[in-house]
Amino acid sequence: MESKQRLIAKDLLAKIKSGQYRPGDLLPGEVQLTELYGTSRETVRKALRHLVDLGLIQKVRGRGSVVLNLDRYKFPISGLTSFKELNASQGLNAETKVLVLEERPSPEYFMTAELTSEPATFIRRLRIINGEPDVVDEDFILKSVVPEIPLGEAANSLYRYFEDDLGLDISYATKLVTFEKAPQHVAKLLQVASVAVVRSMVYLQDTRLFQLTTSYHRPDKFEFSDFARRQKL
Amino acid sequence: MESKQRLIAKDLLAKIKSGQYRPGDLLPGEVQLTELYGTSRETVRKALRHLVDLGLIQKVRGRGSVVLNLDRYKFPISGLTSFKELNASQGLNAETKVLVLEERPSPEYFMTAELTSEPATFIRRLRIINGEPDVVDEDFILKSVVPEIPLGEAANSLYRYFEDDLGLDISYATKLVTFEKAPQHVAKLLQVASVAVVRSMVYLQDTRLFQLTTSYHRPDKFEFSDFARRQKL
DNA sequence: CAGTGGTCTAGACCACGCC
DNA sequence: GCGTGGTCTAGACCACTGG
Repeated sequence: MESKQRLIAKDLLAKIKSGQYRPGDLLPGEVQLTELYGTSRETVRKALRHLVDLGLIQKVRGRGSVVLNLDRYKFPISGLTSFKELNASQGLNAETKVLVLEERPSPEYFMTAELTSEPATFIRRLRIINGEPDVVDEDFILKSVVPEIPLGEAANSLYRYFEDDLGLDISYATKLVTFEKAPQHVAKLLQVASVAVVRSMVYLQDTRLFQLTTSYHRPDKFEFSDFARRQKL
Repeated sequence: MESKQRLIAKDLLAKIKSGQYRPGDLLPGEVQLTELYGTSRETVRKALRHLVDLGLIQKVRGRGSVVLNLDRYKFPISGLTSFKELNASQGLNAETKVLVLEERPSPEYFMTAELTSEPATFIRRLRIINGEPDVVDEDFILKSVVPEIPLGEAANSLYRYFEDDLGLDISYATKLVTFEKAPQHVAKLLQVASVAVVRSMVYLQDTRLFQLTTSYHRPDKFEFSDFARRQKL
């Protein structure tokens, strides 16, 4: 069951993507959208709220909802998108090699105060883009959430597997970007001495931690983009 | 005039910060909050929405609103916070040196398609943390928005000046993090060959672009942290 | 001034988690 | 079953922008 607010948001998104509404344009007013979709105004507003969250529009009092520039973002808006999705949206010629897939307890160094090591599936993957090794991903998927991972899925998009096949509701993540000397095995794979490192902790909708990732990137190819709204309270 | 939803959000935020509600705890139910604050439920929900946006709570259907871990973030949640605010929240011993403050057109390389060079105030500042030069900030503040910047304010927090004194409504930004060879003058100031670079475009609530920043960081000290929610539509 | 978005209300029904 | 959050409604008044 899709909610009305989601349907409206999707429809507007499609119209923005198709160029029916272009950057700088104003969307129809909220009252007008109300008539267009046959819903109450609060429902329309919730739909628009989704687009605001996506960084697609900006609401201006007394003027309207302004469509923002899309093409600024080569990379995903706030990086919770998976590697496969990235390729699709960027049209890169990419390949994934699974180097390791085994049972291994999650590392201590990832853990904060109350978290301790837990049984997990460890996956090391090499991402090859346009024929060049660019990224090494090391994932720990907690067994308490996903007991088993088929090898075939690891070569594909893990997120697709988790969400579509297992019905997991991946909800939020914390990320930390740093620049470090490459560990030996990474240095060998990527042929560089230093790497950009992205460490993530990914959580489900019910607040369960389920994935710990360390992602090593060739620094000369690395880009991390972010869309941020100023939080005032 | 503070809206009810903002007051409620602030109050809950204070209670979370003070430890009255701790990570893992559930906030009172929405109906209960309704009675507590004497408002309708939708208003309570809007307040909670703000806390969700901040990454402070996670709502779980059938269970309640769970308070999330705060202390994961040494750096601000989604980096639209200014340097001075950072210090305050992290208790660092920091100092700012204004190296340059002059009129200078905004650079071309920052511009996308329809944007061209515009008159701006250029500010170069050196950030010294615990006695060590760590960051070089280069800002272009568009004159169309802020015609003049007092030298004294540049040494302070520009954001405080813009928001409190000028009443500007800073709303959102796009950021791009990369690792690069340091430009000569930066290499000299920070005494390193490579730097972490954060480029930002900052916009006002009415969608006017007003600030372009390039921020060079010592790579060994650099950390960029992000809280991201998975965007499903 | 008319039109825009921002806030708020007092209901209602539904979907889900937990006991 | 009960309590939770998710969705939705049909009004209302306010604050701001624009011409």
